[in-house]
Amino acid sequence: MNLEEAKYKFIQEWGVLGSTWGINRAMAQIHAFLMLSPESKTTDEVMEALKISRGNANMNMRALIDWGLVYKEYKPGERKEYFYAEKDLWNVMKQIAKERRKREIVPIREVLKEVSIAEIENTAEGKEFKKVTKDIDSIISKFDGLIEMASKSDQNWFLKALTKLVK
Amino acid sequence: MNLEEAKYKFIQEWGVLGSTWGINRAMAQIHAFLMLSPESKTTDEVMEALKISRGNANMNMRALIDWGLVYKEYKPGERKEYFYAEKDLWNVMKQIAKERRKREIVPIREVLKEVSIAEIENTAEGKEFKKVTKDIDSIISKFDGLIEMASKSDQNWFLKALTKLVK
DNA sequence: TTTTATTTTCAAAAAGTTTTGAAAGTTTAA
DNA sequence: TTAAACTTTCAAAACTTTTTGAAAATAAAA
Repeated sequence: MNLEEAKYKFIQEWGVLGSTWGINRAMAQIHAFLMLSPESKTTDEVMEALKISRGNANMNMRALIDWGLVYKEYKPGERKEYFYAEKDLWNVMKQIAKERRKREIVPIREVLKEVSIAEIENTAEGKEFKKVTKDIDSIISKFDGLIEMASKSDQNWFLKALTKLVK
Repeated sequence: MNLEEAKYKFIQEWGVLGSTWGINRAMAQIHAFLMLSPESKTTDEVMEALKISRGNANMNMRALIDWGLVYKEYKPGERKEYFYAEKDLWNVMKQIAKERRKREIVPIREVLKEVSIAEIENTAEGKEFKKVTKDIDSIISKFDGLIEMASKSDQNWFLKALTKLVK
Protein backbone atom coordinates (compact mmCIF):
# COMPACT_ATOMS: atom_id res chain seq x y z
CA MET A 1 0.00 0.00 0.00
CA ASN A 2 1.35 3.44 -0.89
CA LEU A 3 0.52 6.86 0.56
CA GLU A 4 -2.35 7.55 -1.83
CA GLU A 5 -4.03 4.25 -1.09
CA ALA A 6 -3.48 4.61 2.64
CA LYS A 7 -4.92 8.12 2.62
CA TYR A 8 -7.90 6.97 0.63
CA LYS A 9 -8.54 4.10 3.00
CA PHE A 10 -8.29 6.27 6.08
CA ILE A 11 -10.53 9.00 4.65
CA GLN A 12 -13.19 6.47 3.69
CA GLU A 13 -13.20 4.85 7.12
CA TRP A 14 -13.22 8.19 8.94
CA GLY A 15 -16.30 9.00 6.86
CA VAL A 16 -18.03 5.81 7.96
CA LEU A 17 -17.08 6.43 11.58
CA GLY A 18 -18.24 10.03 11.44
CA SER A 19 -21.67 9.07 10.22
CA THR A 20 -22.23 7.04 13.38
CA TRP A 21 -21.12 10.06 15.39
CA GLY A 22 -23.53 12.71 14.21
CA ILE A 23 -21.09 13.98 11.61
CA ASN A 24 -22.13 13.22 8.08
CA ARG A 25 -19.95 11.36 5.65
CA ALA A 26 -18.78 14.30 3.58
CA MET A 27 -18.15 16.32 6.72
CA ALA A 28 -16.03 13.58 8.27
CA GLN A 29 -14.16 12.96 5.03
CA ILE A 30 -13.32 16.64 4.67
CA HIS A 31 -12.08 16.60 8.23
CA ALA A 32 -9.93 13.52 7.56
CA PHE A 33 -8.54 15.03 4.38
CA LEU A 34 -7.60 18.24 6.17
CA MET A 35 -6.12 16.38 9.13
CA LEU A 36 -3.83 14.43 6.83
CA SER A 37 -2.65 17.47 4.97
CA PRO A 38 0.40 19.37 6.19
CA GLU A 39 -0.86 22.50 4.40
CA SER A 40 -4.19 24.27 4.57
CA LYS A 41 -6.43 23.65 1.56
CA THR A 42 -8.89 25.58 -0.58
CA THR A 43 -12.49 24.64 -1.34
CA ASP A 44 -11.44 23.64 -4.85
CA GLU A 45 -8.79 21.27 -3.56
CA VAL A 46 -11.29 19.64 -1.22
CA MET A 47 -13.84 19.31 -4.04
CA GLU A 48 -11.23 17.79 -6.33
CA ALA A 49 -9.82 15.38 -3.72
CA LEU A 50 -13.16 14.09 -2.48
CA LYS A 51 -15.12 14.46 -5.74
CA ILE A 52 -17.89 16.49 -4.17
CA SER A 53 -19.76 19.57 -5.34
CA ARG A 54 -18.98 23.13 -4.36
CA GLY A 55 -22.20 23.44 -2.36
CA ASN A 56 -21.51 20.30 -0.44
CA ALA A 57 -17.93 21.30 0.33
CA ASN A 58 -18.98 24.76 1.41
CA MET A 59 -21.83 23.66 3.67
CA ASN A 60 -19.88 20.93 5.39
CA MET A 61 -16.80 23.05 5.84
CA ARG A 62 -18.90 25.64 7.57
CA ALA A 63 -20.47 22.98 9.75
CA LEU A 64 -16.97 21.79 10.67
CA ILE A 65 -16.03 25.34 11.62
CA ASP A 66 -19.20 25.51 13.74
CA TRP A 67 -18.16 22.34 15.53
CA GLY A 68 -14.71 23.83 16.13
CA LEU A 69 -13.00 21.09 14.14
CA VAL A 70 -11.77 23.20 11.24
CA TYR A 71 -10.40 26.72 10.95
CA LYS A 72 -10.23 29.29 8.18
CA GLU A 73 -7.08 31.03 7.15
CA TYR A 74 -6.42 33.91 4.78
CA LYS A 75 -3.14 34.00 2.93
CA PRO A 76 -1.64 37.42 2.20
CA GLY A 77 -2.15 38.48 -1.39
CA GLU A 78 -4.61 35.65 -2.00
CA ARG A 79 -8.31 35.91 -2.42
CA LYS A 80 -9.17 32.31 -1.66
CA GLU A 81 -9.95 31.02 1.78
CA TYR A 82 -7.78 28.24 3.14
CA PHE A 83 -8.94 25.62 5.61
CA TYR A 84 -7.06 23.50 8.08
CA ALA A 85 -8.16 20.95 10.66
CA GLU A 86 -7.81 20.67 14.36
CA LYS A 87 -5.31 17.82 14.47
CA ASP A 88 -5.02 17.18 18.15
CA LEU A 89 -7.44 14.30 18.62
CA TRP A 90 -7.86 15.22 22.26
CA ASN A 91 -9.22 18.60 21.19
CA VAL A 92 -11.29 16.96 18.49
CA MET A 93 -12.88 14.66 21.02
CA LYS A 94 -13.44 17.47 23.48
CA GLN A 95 -15.17 19.51 20.80
CA ILE A 96 -17.36 16.60 19.76
CA ALA A 97 -18.20 15.80 23.37
CA LYS A 98 -19.14 19.43 23.97
CA GLU A 99 -21.39 19.56 20.90
CA ARG A 100 -23.01 16.25 21.69
CA ARG A 101 -23.51 17.17 25.32
CA LYS A 102 -25.41 20.24 24.15
CA ARG A 103 -27.47 18.29 21.63
CA GLU A 104 -28.12 15.11 23.58
CA ILE A 105 -27.45 15.25 27.28
CA VAL A 106 -28.88 18.68 27.97
CA PRO A 107 -32.28 17.92 26.34
CA ILE A 108 -32.77 14.55 28.03
CA ARG A 109 -31.82 16.04 31.39
CA GLU A 110 -34.35 18.78 30.85
CA VAL A 111 -37.06 16.24 30.17
CA LEU A 112 -36.02 14.22 33.21
CA LYS A 113 -36.21 17.34 35.31
CA GLU A 114 -39.65 18.22 33.98
CA VAL A 115 -41.09 14.78 34.57
CA SER A 116 -39.53 14.61 38.03
CA ILE A 117 -41.86 17.36 39.22
CA ALA A 118 -44.93 15.93 37.50
CA GLU A 119 -47.80 14.74 39.60
CA ILE A 120 -47.44 11.00 39.27
CA GLU A 121 -50.10 8.74 40.71
CA ASN A 122 -49.07 6.17 43.26
CA THR A 123 -49.90 3.11 41.15
CA ALA A 124 -47.51 0.36 40.07
CA GLU A 125 -47.13 2.20 36.78
CA GLY A 126 -46.48 5.50 38.50
CA LYS A 127 -43.96 4.04 40.90
CA GLU A 128 -42.09 2.28 38.12
CA PHE A 129 -41.97 5.49 36.13
CA LYS A 130 -40.49 7.41 39.03
CA LYS A 131 -37.96 4.71 39.82
CA VAL A 132 -36.74 4.26 36.25
CA THR A 133 -36.49 7.97 35.45
CA LYS A 134 -34.72 8.68 38.74
CA ASP A 135 -32.15 5.94 38.08
CA ILE A 136 -31.55 7.22 34.58
CA ASP A 137 -31.11 10.75 35.80
CA SER A 138 -28.61 9.66 38.40
CA ILE A 139 -26.39 7.86 35.92
CA ILE A 140 -26.69 10.47 33.19
CA SER A 141 -25.79 13.23 35.61
CA LYS A 142 -22.62 11.34 36.54
CA PHE A 143 -21.56 11.05 32.94
CA ASP A 144 -22.46 14.64 32.34
CA GLY A 145 -20.21 15.72 35.19
CA LEU A 146 -17.49 13.49 33.87
CA ILE A 147 -17.62 15.09 30.44
CA GLU A 148 -17.56 18.57 31.91
CA MET A 149 -14.59 17.72 34.05
CA ALA A 150 -12.71 15.95 31.29
CA SER A 151 -13.10 18.92 29.01
CA LYS A 152 -11.48 21.12 31.59
CA SER A 153 -8.59 18.82 32.39
CA ASP A 154 -5.20 18.82 30.80
CA GLN A 155 -4.67 16.30 28.04
CA ASN A 156 -1.40 14.74 29.10
CA TRP A 157 -2.44 14.34 32.64
CA PHE A 158 -5.77 12.87 31.65
CA LEU A 159 -4.31 10.46 29.14
CA LYS A 160 -1.60 9.33 31.53
CA ALA A 161 -4.17 8.67 34.21
CA LEU A 162 -6.31 6.85 31.68
CA THR A 163 -3.36 4.73 30.61
CA LYS A 164 -2.64 3.80 34.19
CA LEU A 165 -6.26 2.93 34.77
CA VAL A 166 -6.54 0.84 31.63
CA LYS A 167 -3.30 -1.07 32.02
CA MET B 1 -48.25 17.04 34.03
CA ASN B 2 -49.76 13.62 34.71
CA LEU B 3 -48.32 10.14 34.26
CA GLU B 4 -49.52 9.74 30.69
CA GLU B 5 -48.04 13.03 29.61
CA ALA B 6 -44.80 12.37 31.44
CA LYS B 7 -44.50 8.92 29.87
CA TYR B 8 -45.19 10.34 26.44
CA LYS B 9 -42.58 13.04 26.89
CA PHE B 10 -39.94 10.62 28.10
CA ILE B 11 -40.62 8.11 25.33
CA GLN B 12 -40.39 10.81 22.67
CA GLU B 13 -37.11 12.15 24.01
CA TRP B 14 -35.61 8.69 24.43
CA GLY B 15 -36.45 8.16 20.75
CA VAL B 16 -34.62 11.33 19.75
CA LEU B 17 -31.64 10.38 21.90
CA GLY B 18 -31.56 6.85 20.53
CA SER B 19 -31.40 8.06 16.96
CA THR B 20 -28.14 9.86 17.70
CA TRP B 21 -26.84 6.64 19.26
CA GLY B 22 -27.21 4.23 16.38
CA ILE B 23 -30.59 3.03 17.63
CA ASN B 24 -33.46 4.10 15.46
CA ARG B 25 -36.41 6.04 16.76
CA ALA B 26 -38.92 3.21 16.90
CA MET B 27 -36.36 0.93 18.51
CA ALA B 28 -35.51 3.47 21.20
CA GLN B 29 -39.19 4.25 21.82
CA ILE B 30 -40.03 0.59 22.24
CA HIS B 31 -37.16 0.31 24.67
CA ALA B 32 -38.38 3.35 26.63
CA PHE B 33 -41.94 2.04 26.68
CA LEU B 34 -40.80 -1.32 28.02
CA MET B 35 -38.47 0.25 30.57
CA LEU B 36 -41.32 2.29 31.99
CA SER B 37 -43.67 -0.65 32.24
CA PRO B 38 -43.77 -2.74 35.41
CA GLU B 39 -45.16 -5.66 33.40
CA SER B 40 -43.90 -7.31 30.25
CA LYS B 41 -45.84 -6.39 27.11
CA THR B 42 -47.05 -8.05 23.93
CA THR B 43 -46.39 -6.94 20.38
CA ASP B 44 -49.98 -5.70 20.15
CA GLU B 45 -49.61 -3.54 23.22
CA VAL B 46 -46.42 -2.01 21.83
CA MET B 47 -48.10 -1.37 18.44
CA GLU B 48 -51.05 0.23 20.14
CA ALA B 49 -49.01 2.37 22.54
CA LEU B 50 -46.58 3.69 19.95
CA LYS B 51 -48.90 3.62 16.93
CA ILE B 52 -46.57 1.57 14.79
CA SER B 53 -47.15 -1.35 12.46
CA ARG B 54 -46.73 -4.99 13.33
CA GLY B 55 -43.74 -5.38 11.03
CA ASN B 56 -42.01 -2.40 12.54
CA ALA B 57 -42.68 -3.57 16.09
CA ASN B 58 -41.51 -7.08 15.32
CA MET B 59 -38.30 -6.05 13.53
CA ASN B 60 -37.25 -3.53 16.12
CA MET B 61 -38.06 -5.77 19.02
CA ARG B 62 -35.85 -8.42 17.54
CA ALA B 63 -33.10 -5.87 17.00
CA LEU B 64 -33.43 -4.88 20.67
CA ILE B 65 -33.10 -8.52 21.66
CA ASP B 66 -29.99 -8.76 19.46
CA TRP B 67 -28.51 -5.75 21.23
CA GLY B 68 -29.27 -7.40 24.57
CA LEU B 69 -31.58 -4.58 25.63
CA VAL B 70 -34.87 -6.51 25.63
CA TYR B 71 -35.83 -10.04 26.61
CA LYS B 72 -38.65 -12.38 25.61
CA GLU B 73 -40.86 -14.14 28.07
CA TYR B 74 -43.51 -16.83 27.68
CA LYS B 75 -46.43 -16.88 30.06
CA PRO B 76 -47.88 -20.29 31.00
CA GLY B 77 -51.10 -21.04 29.18
CA GLU B 78 -50.58 -18.12 26.82
CA ARG B 79 -49.64 -18.22 23.22
CA LYS B 80 -48.41 -14.69 22.88
CA GLU B 81 -44.84 -13.61 23.49
CA TYR B 82 -44.17 -11.03 26.16
CA PHE B 83 -41.28 -8.57 26.12
CA TYR B 84 -39.52 -6.72 28.88
CA ALA B 85 -36.56 -4.35 28.93
CA GLU B 86 -33.20 -4.33 30.57
CA LYS B 87 -33.80 -1.58 33.10
CA ASP B 88 -30.41 -1.19 34.67
CA LEU B 89 -28.99 1.74 32.74
CA TRP B 90 -25.46 0.62 33.51
CA ASN B 91 -26.17 -2.66 31.73
CA VAL B 92 -27.91 -0.80 28.93
CA MET B 93 -24.87 1.41 28.44
CA LYS B 94 -22.50 -1.53 28.62
CA GLN B 95 -24.48 -3.34 25.95
CA ILE B 96 -24.55 -0.30 23.70
CA ALA B 97 -20.84 0.30 24.21
CA LYS B 98 -20.11 -3.32 23.33
CA GLU B 99 -22.19 -3.17 20.14
CA ARG B 100 -20.72 0.15 19.11
CA ARG B 101 -17.19 -0.98 19.84
CA LYS B 102 -17.74 -3.87 17.45
CA ARG B 103 -19.25 -1.66 14.78
CA GLU B 104 -17.07 1.41 15.07
CA ILE B 105 -13.86 1.03 16.99
CA VAL B 106 -12.83 -2.37 15.68
CA PRO B 107 -13.07 -1.34 11.99
CA ILE B 108 -11.17 1.93 12.38
CA ARG B 109 -8.47 0.20 14.40
CA GLU B 110 -8.13 -2.37 11.64
CA VAL B 111 -7.67 0.35 9.06
CA LEU B 112 -5.15 2.12 11.28
CA LYS B 113 -3.24 -1.12 11.62
CA GLU B 114 -3.26 -1.70 7.88
CA VAL B 115 -2.05 1.78 7.02
CA SER B 116 0.60 1.63 9.73
CA ILE B 117 2.46 -1.05 7.80
CA ALA B 118 2.04 0.67 4.44
CA GLU B 119 5.10 1.89 2.62
CA ILE B 120 4.83 5.62 3.12
CA GLU B 121 7.24 7.95 1.34
CA ASN B 122 9.33 10.28 3.42
CA THR B 123 7.80 13.51 2.12
CA ALA B 124 6.03 16.18 4.17
CA GLU B 125 2.75 14.53 3.20
CA GLY B 126 3.97 11.10 4.17
CA LYS B 127 5.35 12.25 7.49
CA GLU B 128 2.16 14.06 8.35
CA PHE B 129 0.13 10.98 7.49
CA LYS B 130 2.23 8.80 9.78
CA LYS B 131 2.14 11.29 12.60
CA VAL B 132 -1.61 11.88 12.48
CA THR B 133 -2.59 8.23 12.14
CA LYS B 134 -0.22 7.21 14.91
CA ASP B 135 -1.65 9.82 17.27
CA ILE B 136 -5.18 8.75 16.46
CA ASP B 137 -4.36 5.12 17.04
CA SER B 138 -2.82 5.89 20.38
CA ILE B 139 -5.84 7.74 21.69
CA ILE B 140 -8.40 5.35 20.22
CA SER B 141 -6.62 2.36 21.71
CA LYS B 142 -6.85 3.97 25.13
CA PHE B 143 -10.56 4.51 24.83
CA ASP B 144 -10.95 1.03 23.48
CA GLY B 145 -9.23 -0.32 26.56
CA LEU B 146 -11.46 1.80 28.75
CA ILE B 147 -14.59 0.39 27.11
CA GLU B 148 -13.34 -3.17 27.41
CA MET B 149 -12.57 -2.60 31.04
CA ALA B 150 -15.86 -0.91 31.73
CA SER B 151 -17.78 -3.77 30.21
CA LYS B 152 -16.09 -6.19 32.55
CA SER B 153 -16.35 -4.11 35.66
CA ASP B 154 -19.00 -3.43 38.18
CA GLN B 155 -20.89 -0.16 38.00
CA ASN B 156 -19.90 1.26 41.35
CA TRP B 157 -16.26 0.41 40.99
CA PHE B 158 -16.04 1.88 37.54
CA LEU B 159 -17.83 5.10 38.31
CA LYS B 160 -15.78 5.60 41.45
CA ALA B 161 -12.52 5.01 39.60
CA LEU B 162 -13.52 7.33 36.83
CA THR B 163 -14.68 10.03 39.22
CA LYS B 164 -11.44 9.83 41.14
CA LEU B 165 -9.51 10.00 37.91
CA VAL B 166 -11.13 13.15 36.72
CA LYS B 167 -11.38 15.02 40.01
C1' DT C 1 -56.14 -33.52 10.11
C1' DT C 2 -57.87 -28.60 9.85
C1' DT C 3 -58.43 -24.35 11.96
C1' DT C 4 -56.96 -20.53 14.49
C1' DA C 5 -53.54 -17.61 16.70
C1' DT C 6 -49.37 -15.65 16.30
C1' DT C 7 -44.85 -14.31 14.37
C1' DT C 8 -41.88 -13.37 10.50
C1' DT C 9 -40.66 -11.66 6.05
C1' DC C 10 -40.05 -8.48 2.50
C1' DA C 11 -41.40 -5.57 -1.54
C1' DA C 12 -43.13 -1.29 -2.03
C1' DA C 13 -44.19 3.30 -0.11
C1' DA C 14 -43.08 6.99 2.82
C1' DA C 15 -40.01 9.74 5.22
C1' DG C 16 -35.63 11.61 6.02
C1' DT C 17 -30.95 13.03 4.64
C1' DT C 18 -27.39 14.38 1.61
C1' DT C 19 -25.73 16.15 -2.67
C1' DT C 20 -25.82 18.79 -6.74
C1' DG C 21 -25.41 22.77 -9.58
C1' DA C 22 -26.71 26.93 -11.04
C1' DA C 23 -28.08 31.46 -9.63
C1' DA C 24 -27.54 35.07 -6.29
C1' DG C 25 -24.60 37.40 -3.25
C1' DT C 26 -20.18 39.36 -1.73
C1' DT C 27 -15.63 41.08 -1.96
C1' DT C 28 -11.60 42.78 -4.19
C1' DA C 29 -9.12 44.76 -8.05
C1' DA C 30 -8.82 47.41 -12.10
C1' DT D 1 -17.95 52.30 -11.58
C1' DT D 2 -17.45 47.42 -13.87
C1' DA D 3 -15.51 43.03 -14.05
C1' DA D 4 -13.54 39.07 -12.14
C1' DA D 5 -12.86 35.90 -8.33
C1' DC D 6 -14.80 33.77 -5.05
C1' DT D 7 -18.50 32.19 -1.51
C1' DT D 8 -23.17 31.21 -0.21
C1' DT D 9 -27.78 29.62 -0.87
C1' DC D 10 -31.42 26.58 -1.83
C1' DA D 11 -34.79 23.92 -4.78
C1' DA D 12 -34.68 19.77 -6.92
C1' DA D 13 -32.59 15.19 -7.55
C1' DA D 14 -30.34 11.26 -5.70
C1' DC D 15 -29.71 8.36 -2.18
C1' DT D 16 -30.59 6.08 2.38
C1' DT D 17 -33.36 4.53 6.03
C1' DT D 18 -37.57 3.43 8.08
C1' DT D 19 -42.23 1.92 7.98
C1' DT D 20 -46.15 -0.38 6.31
C1' DG D 21 -49.16 -4.14 5.45
C1' DA D 22 -50.34 -8.17 3.45
C1' DA D 23 -48.79 -12.76 2.46
C1' DA D 24 -46.07 -16.66 4.02
C1' DA D 25 -44.44 -19.36 7.71
C1' DT D 26 -44.83 -21.41 12.16
C1' DA D 27 -46.93 -23.29 16.20
C1' DA D 28 -50.69 -24.72 19.06
C1' DA D 29 -55.47 -26.19 19.63
C1' DA D 30 -59.50 -28.40 18.16
